[in-house]
Amino acid sequence: MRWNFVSDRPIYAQIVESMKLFIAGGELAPGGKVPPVRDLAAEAGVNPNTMQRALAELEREGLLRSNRTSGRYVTDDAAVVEAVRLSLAKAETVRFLGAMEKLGYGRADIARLVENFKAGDDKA
Amino acid sequence: MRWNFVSDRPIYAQIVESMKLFIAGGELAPGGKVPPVRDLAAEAGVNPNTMQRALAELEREGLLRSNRTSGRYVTDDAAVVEAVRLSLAKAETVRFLGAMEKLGYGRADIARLVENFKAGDDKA
Amino acid sequence: MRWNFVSDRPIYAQIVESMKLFIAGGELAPGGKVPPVRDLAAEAGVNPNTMQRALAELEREGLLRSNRTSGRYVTDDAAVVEAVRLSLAKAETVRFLGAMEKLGYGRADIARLVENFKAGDDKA
Amino acid sequence: MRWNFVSDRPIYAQIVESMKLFIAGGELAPGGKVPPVRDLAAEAGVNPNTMQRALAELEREGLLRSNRTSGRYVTDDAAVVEAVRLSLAKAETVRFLGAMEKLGYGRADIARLVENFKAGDDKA
DNA sequence: GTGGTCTAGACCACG
DNA sequence: GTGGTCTAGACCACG
Repeated sequence: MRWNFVSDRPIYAQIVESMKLFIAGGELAPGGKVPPVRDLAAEAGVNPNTMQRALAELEREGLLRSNRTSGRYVTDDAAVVEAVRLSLAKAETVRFLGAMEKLGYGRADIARLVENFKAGDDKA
Repeated sequence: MRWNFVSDRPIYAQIVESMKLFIAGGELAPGGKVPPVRDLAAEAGVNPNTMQRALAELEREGLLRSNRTSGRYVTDDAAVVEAVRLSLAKAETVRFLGAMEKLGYGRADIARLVENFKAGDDKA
Repeated sequence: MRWNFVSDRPIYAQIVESMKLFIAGGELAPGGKVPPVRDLAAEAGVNPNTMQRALAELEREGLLRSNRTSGRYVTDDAAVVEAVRLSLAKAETVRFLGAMEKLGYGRADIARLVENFKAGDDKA
Repeated sequence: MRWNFVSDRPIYAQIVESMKLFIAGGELAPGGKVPPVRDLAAEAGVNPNTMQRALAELEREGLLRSNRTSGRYVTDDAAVVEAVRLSLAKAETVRFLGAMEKLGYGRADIARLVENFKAGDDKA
């Protein structure tokens, strides 16, 4: 799991967003064990409390469960995971199309651009 | 100009972002006059100080100029505007493709999805 | 507002419960201003973060709103307040009757007991 | 014996409370044998250590006795059991009346409500 | 060891 | 001034 934070949004909110991508994308498998809070915090370079807050939010949303002593687990409800996947994909698409259209790109332009976007370009 | 703010990012940062889209997309024409701070603030529903701070940031980045006497103007340097346009488009595309790929969508899937995305879908 | 905490439940959870009673009972009027976090924390004798956490939870549940700079307010949606009032009353009644019946009291006994319970007894 | 635990209080404290209700309500008869710790733990779905801790607390309070050889027994001192029964009933009543009065219910309202509360209502 | 709570204290955005 | 975030560090329940 890779963590990249921007400075103008709360870190815990960015963690929530990233974790949703990890779960919806299957990088954290349904029913699978989530690393301990302290480990995740160290990996992400944040305070354990901050990580804890993000995970608590994900629990509230039903994406994680915690067993007080044995650790945290990804929900094993595939329908929930799939719903999140679709919802994230839709949100990303709406956002992207909205911005691109404001910038003067039409649907066909965008589709072409997307298809031809080189992996190497991903770094800027 | 439409303003939609989320609560988890500084408002001035969101204004900067929106204004860049307005300028790069031509909604604020190169060399054109920018409405007075007070008007923009009223329109966006924010404190004039907050709007002022955002405009100052845009000046620092060379997208706006201010004339002590006659107000603020969008830069008339078309190259600057175009550079911003391309940079925003690229940033949006990188972000979008990165997220979608994490969610399991391939390039072809995405291109198809983009082309067929109905305007009506934008609201859910 | 009086604050009495027991040691075997999280303080923030007890604050949430108390605040619900204050709001549902009208001690905090609908639409009314909530004292600043720091004041409430001092009054309750807890850390501001703990009070903040409780208030955030009440916001999530729609009982409070916060205006970043002007403070926090009780919801002015009377229906929400009334729903909470009824829900709390029902929960308390279910809990009470369940315990009393386990202790061997019948409905009529309980009703009599409730009606004759002296205010002075409230202190033990 | 039915066990229902909430997650925001220590389990051992909830066991102590439940056992008191069982004893005061006669579900565990005075002088009667208490099932082995392992059985109780299995029934309640908790770790034997946790159950053990709760039972030790009840011994300290004089509600249980243990015989090294023959196991644990409920106290056969009827006065002790009766005192607990009255104390629990009073505590529940004080709590209930306090909450209901905060919610705007008068004594007569409450008595009526208690008498007419249908068993079926217990589930919502 | 693991999740969870709490405090003390610093700092930020906005007005 | 007001809400909000974050860190460092301590302590607790349960296993």
